[in-house]
Amino acid sequence: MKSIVDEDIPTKEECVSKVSYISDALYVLNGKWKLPLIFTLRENPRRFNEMLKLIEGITPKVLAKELRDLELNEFIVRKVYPTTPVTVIYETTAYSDTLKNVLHELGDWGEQHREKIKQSIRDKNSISPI
Amino acid sequence: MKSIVDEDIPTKEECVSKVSYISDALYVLNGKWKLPLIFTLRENPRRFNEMLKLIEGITPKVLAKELRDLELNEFIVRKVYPTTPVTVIYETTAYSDTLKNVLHELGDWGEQHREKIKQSIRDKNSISPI
DNA sequence: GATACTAGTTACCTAAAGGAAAGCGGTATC
DNA sequence: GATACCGCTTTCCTTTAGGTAACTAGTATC
Repeated sequence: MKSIVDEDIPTKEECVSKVSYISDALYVLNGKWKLPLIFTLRENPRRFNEMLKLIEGITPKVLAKELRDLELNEFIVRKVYPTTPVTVIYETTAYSDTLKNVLHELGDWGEQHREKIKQSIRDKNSISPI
Repeated sequence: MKSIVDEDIPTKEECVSKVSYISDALYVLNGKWKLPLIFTLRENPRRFNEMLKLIEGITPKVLAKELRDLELNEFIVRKVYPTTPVTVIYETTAYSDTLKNVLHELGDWGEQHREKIKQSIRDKNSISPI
């Protein structure tokens, strides 16, 4: 009694579990900074003060907390080099590489979204009030 | 003086702008509920109380606020049918379809992440304290 | 008149996110 | 001794997210 079409339509249970996978992902990746930090460190391992300058708007307190969280969740490692003054380099783990596609899709979407917003601002302005 | 390798390495400016695209995306998609709601409504348009039951843990206040935000950002439309009692159906717009890949990648990642967490709990338990 | 269904709203509260500004311990340099 | 750099921490504060519980208006049914 099962048609071919039925096979392609996810069951209610499948949808609910897919939603919970998305929720699981959001639970560890939540907030304003985690994905931008992972993206940045995947490009290049960085020192603390280097990131403070590079990541627009982040403060030392917030950066320290986010890096701690990311280390706990095994997205990054903290490497201390006994130079003077001490050098601490943060770099991503192999587990961060599993986020490659997510980061890529999110970046692409953000780019086109910014274009859409810009366009809608232009549209608003062209309807000039008399 | 530019080598072939240089061409493949994104410039610092390119990275900074990609980071800001990701931040732009997070700005509209932030929080615990927006992506799960978009995913759910993309599967099937739903009524308010229907979603209250379907989306685990959401309360009417939070649901109403999230739906308002999503409507403002043109991810969903709110359709009112003059039945008795009134029926309000929320459905996604074509713009939500642009999130298809993001949702897919995030769902996949969340699924394997849950597996990883489960595994690490199993690993912890197998190191049994005497 | 009581109850139930619709789609929410209202008031109150807690916890977490996030920001501003200053400070700290260590070392090195002027 | 003063200043500077590094990698943070501390304190204080505001904002936002999110949750609890009760309640509302409109209509219909028992």
